[in-house]
Amino acid sequence: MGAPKQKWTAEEEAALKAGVLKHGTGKWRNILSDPEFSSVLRSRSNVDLKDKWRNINATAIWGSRQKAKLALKRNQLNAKHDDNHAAVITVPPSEEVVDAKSLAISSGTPRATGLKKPMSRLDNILLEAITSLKEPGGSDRASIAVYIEEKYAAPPNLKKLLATKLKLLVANGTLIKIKHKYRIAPRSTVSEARRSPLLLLEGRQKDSSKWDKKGINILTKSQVDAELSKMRSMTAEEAAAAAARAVAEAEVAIAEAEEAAREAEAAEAEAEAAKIFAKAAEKALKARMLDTW
DNA sequence: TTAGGGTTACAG
DNA sequence: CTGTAACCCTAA
Repeated sequence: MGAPKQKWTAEEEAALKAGVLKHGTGKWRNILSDPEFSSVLRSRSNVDLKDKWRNINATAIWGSRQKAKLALKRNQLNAKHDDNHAAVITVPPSEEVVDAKSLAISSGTPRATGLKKPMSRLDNILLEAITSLKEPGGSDRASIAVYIEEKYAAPPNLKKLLATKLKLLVANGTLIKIKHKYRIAPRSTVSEARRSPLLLLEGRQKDSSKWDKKGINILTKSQVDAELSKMRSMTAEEAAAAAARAVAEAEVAIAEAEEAAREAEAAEAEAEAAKIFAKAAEKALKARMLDTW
């Protein structure tokens, strides 16, 4: 592991993660302009931020860039040298390249837009299950699982997959969760869809994944305070909207991270930052409510 | 200004 | 010597 010149501190790294989480991937000028982030990242340029973010995502995955690139170079060199005796090599490197690329895409830029809807196969099956079951108050996980198991070939990890998917769909407002039961979200009421992530966040305190392995929480505390102070200067409506939006985004990020955790542990950092920010948002929202109401 | 390729400095 | 992280250069 590495050797630095001007090594990034945990503070700077945390600030970068929080900045990307809030402003989106690639808004480095914006992140740097943010009053609170700029204090920590004062000595870093936008290019530095970009490079650091690249390094974080790259090394978190399968040694992405240089390895893939070096692999390619090696392949080409080998091919040039060996071209007569073909069939020997050239197999493993292509796999490496493909892996790196797909993973890079999966954890690349989609954070900025906030709402994205690929609507995978499982999503459709899930919605079909709920609608077909027609249970009055919605269906719980077990019923949905049973329905899917009976009607489709059930993968062994269906349960876990289902839980993740449900959480994701609730987070982005497709589903509404009420008392362990899931129902299709009515398109008319936006407020309910916006409230559900908050409720979900309230009820979720298990959190099996890793807590701070590094000094992330230490420095992010300052980030939390910063967000809090920033939100106090907002109006109640602004704070509530910002908090709800932040929590929803964080919820999606967390769900995505958990979903991706099986194959790549890359999104962990984002999930960590998302959790921090969600906490800050929730805290700010509550504080605001207590102050004003 | 940003995304990438490329280079340099340093740890293992 | 090799791999990695910070740094540099340049096209879009």
